[in-house]
Amino acid sequence: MSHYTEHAISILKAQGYRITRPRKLVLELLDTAPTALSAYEIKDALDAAGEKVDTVSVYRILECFDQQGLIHRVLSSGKVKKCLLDDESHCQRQQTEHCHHLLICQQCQGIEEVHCAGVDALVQTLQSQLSFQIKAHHLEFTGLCQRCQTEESEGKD
Amino acid sequence: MSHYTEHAISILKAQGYRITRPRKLVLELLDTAPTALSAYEIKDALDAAGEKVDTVSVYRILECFDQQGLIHRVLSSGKVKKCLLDDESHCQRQQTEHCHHLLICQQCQGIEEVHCAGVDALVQTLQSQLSFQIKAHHLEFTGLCQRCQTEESEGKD
DNA sequence: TTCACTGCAAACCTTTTGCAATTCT
DNA sequence: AGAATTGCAAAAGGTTTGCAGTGAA
Repeated sequence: MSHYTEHAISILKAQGYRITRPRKLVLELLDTAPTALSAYEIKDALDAAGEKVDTVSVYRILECFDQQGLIHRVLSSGKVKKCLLDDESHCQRQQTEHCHHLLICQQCQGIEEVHCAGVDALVQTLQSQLSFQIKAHHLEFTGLCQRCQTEESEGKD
Repeated sequence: MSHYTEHAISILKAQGYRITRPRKLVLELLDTAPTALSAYEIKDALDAAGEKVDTVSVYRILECFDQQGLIHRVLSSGKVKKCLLDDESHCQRQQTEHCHHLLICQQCQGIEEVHCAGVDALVQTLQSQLSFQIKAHHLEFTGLCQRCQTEESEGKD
């Protein structure tokens, strides 16, 4: 069992959630998914793997995972991706603000998570200039991942 | 007719679009709307004003406006808001990147647009550290607008 | 007059709700 | 055993598609 799945399970247990078969299946799928997935895509992927999980359950499971900070929700698509769980800082981040800086490849839909240091300073500066009280921010970059850049410059077919 | 509506119409005309009654109605509604609106909300608002416009048409109109950079799409809700049309820079912005920094009040759902200077520098710095090629970014802040802050500290009912 | 655009009907996809059956602990 | 969770059925909500009719240029 991967670190992600293992850690997610320990968080769920600590919060009093039950570790059910569908929850484990979704965790394992999210762990290996290279891109973000919608509830439907998760259902289909599990079906394809011969595992029957109802779509409604997927929705409810994702809601639970979201609340526990185990997944990201990509704003631009509504799909979800596993959140890199950083043992020490996970709980604090969850309380103040979830890590929300995503690189989304417009070609292959792959998603990388970045911890972009300057953002906090930027938010503070901006906050000092505004009467609006900032509580959270969401930052998403779209563009081309390394692989798709090289493919674009090579394969002109 | 407001500056926004006027300017939007001139852009549409320049692109060869027809200035129809439904398009004008949607423009005028967006111009005065204090918050972002969904296609359904636009339809309902027009109905309430005694103007019949089909929901399907609203969808198609918004798609057109979006392509022409006349509106913002709020990622976190999918709703749309008029984009401040800045005469000189509108065309360039549209080509490179649309202004996408929004302050969203979680209480009243009001939306303000900010031109947050530091972001461009931040993006450049980030770009220099990544192999990912950034083409656009979306930045949304959630929190409390000035009005809702004071209401929260006063009215404890 | 002509073609873009709208309105209507219907289909489609996504998400939510209620309740009985299941299954973790 | 007991409560949380799932699966099923059904409804509700949002968005898209095709086509005939309308109206802006």
